[in-house]
Amino acid sequence: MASQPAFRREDPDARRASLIAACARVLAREGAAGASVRAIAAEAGVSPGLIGHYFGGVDALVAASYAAADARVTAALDAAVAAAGPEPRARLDAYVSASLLPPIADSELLSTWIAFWSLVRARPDIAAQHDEQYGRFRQRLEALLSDNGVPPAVLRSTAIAVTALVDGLWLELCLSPETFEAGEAAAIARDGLDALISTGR
Amino acid sequence: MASQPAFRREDPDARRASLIAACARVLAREGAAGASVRAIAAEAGVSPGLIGHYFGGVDALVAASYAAADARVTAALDAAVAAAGPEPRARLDAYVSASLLPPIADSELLSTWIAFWSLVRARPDIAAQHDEQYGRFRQRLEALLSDNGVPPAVLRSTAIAVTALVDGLWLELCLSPETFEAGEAAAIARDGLDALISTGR
DNA sequence: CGGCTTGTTGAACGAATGTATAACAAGGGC
DNA sequence: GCCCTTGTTATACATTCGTTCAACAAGCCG
Repeated sequence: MASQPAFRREDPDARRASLIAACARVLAREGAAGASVRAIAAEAGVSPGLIGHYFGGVDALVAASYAAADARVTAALDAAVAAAGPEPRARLDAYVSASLLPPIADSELLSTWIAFWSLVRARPDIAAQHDEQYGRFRQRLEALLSDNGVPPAVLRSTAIAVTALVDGLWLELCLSPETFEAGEAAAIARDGLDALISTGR
Repeated sequence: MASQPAFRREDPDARRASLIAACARVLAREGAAGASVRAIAAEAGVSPGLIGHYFGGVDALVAASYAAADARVTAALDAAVAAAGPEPRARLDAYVSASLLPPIADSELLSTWIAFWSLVRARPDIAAQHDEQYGRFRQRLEALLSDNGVPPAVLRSTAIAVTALVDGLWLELCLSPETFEAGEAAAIARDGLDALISTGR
């Protein structure tokens, strides 16, 4: 009886994605403290050495998990905007509302975010990654705001304010889902957006 | 020649406070990953066993550090409000502005916050502590908003929105102080507050 | 001044960590 | 069908971790 293969040779990119997914699962289940090389490798059904092979360390793997999660968030937001049709205000509303609904307002996603944040202060390269991704998020929002008639003079500050509002709601919603439900958060965000963009008139 | 005492016997509360301060310093310098029992004890100039003696574990010490930091924040906010005089709008402005100025908008403070957040998901008791402190923060804001004529029907949602705005600005300001300066953040918060509380009219 | 309480130490323990490396085997190329 | 590349494993190693505990001494009380 032929013994089944001891392991499978995976495509490097697929393997990387698998490790990133396992890292996110461990972070969600045990928090940043439990995200050791061994725990993630076990979660992925893989030898501990592989993480060092592909990423060199847990920090880089967490950063990659954050980047992957950010890409998924961006894709979800773009899809929501695209589904909203051509009307500028509907597109902006969709962008903001989608940020506070699944799969973005996901308590497990927060674990990845927090693990990443905990690296920002000590690691300049990770701080740079954060700044870049935050900048892209705000830039996308600035375009949507501009389409809604927000004048260029207050475009930056309005985008910062709306981003802060959405981020603050998202954070609290993920930290304690019992405090208020997703629908209420989305409603508050919509009303808040209403108020913030009508200031310049 | 009399050898100087090997150690000093401290008042339990003073010792606890000293350990909490050392914990905050280590968190600020090395992040949540470097906050080990030994590192904190060395920072406090104390034997590792003392942390177990007083707190039982690092988690409880982090939670105590968070509670202590929250108490300092609350005191600073109350002082800012008291210094603003009797005018309701001035008091509200002071409350919001102070949240985005030193010593509250402190990059080192964020380290304690993040370390605490990273425990919320895995530990129900710490989640409860978070909910309670967040609730007190919002309740204080609701009182100030009520004094400014915000009708009871939208008091809760307005407080949530303003809290989210301030939290989001505070978080981003601490995460990357280079992105925008504290003065700009305070100005955005003031304008945003303006917009959010004039919605109900 | 002597005894007693207890805050504090320092070392010791096993468990868990990250990293490095030699051996292995899967799967494609010749 | 064999070889060769390299993805993968498993082990070994030195650290570092949290916890425990017996011994110590600082300072109060009588």
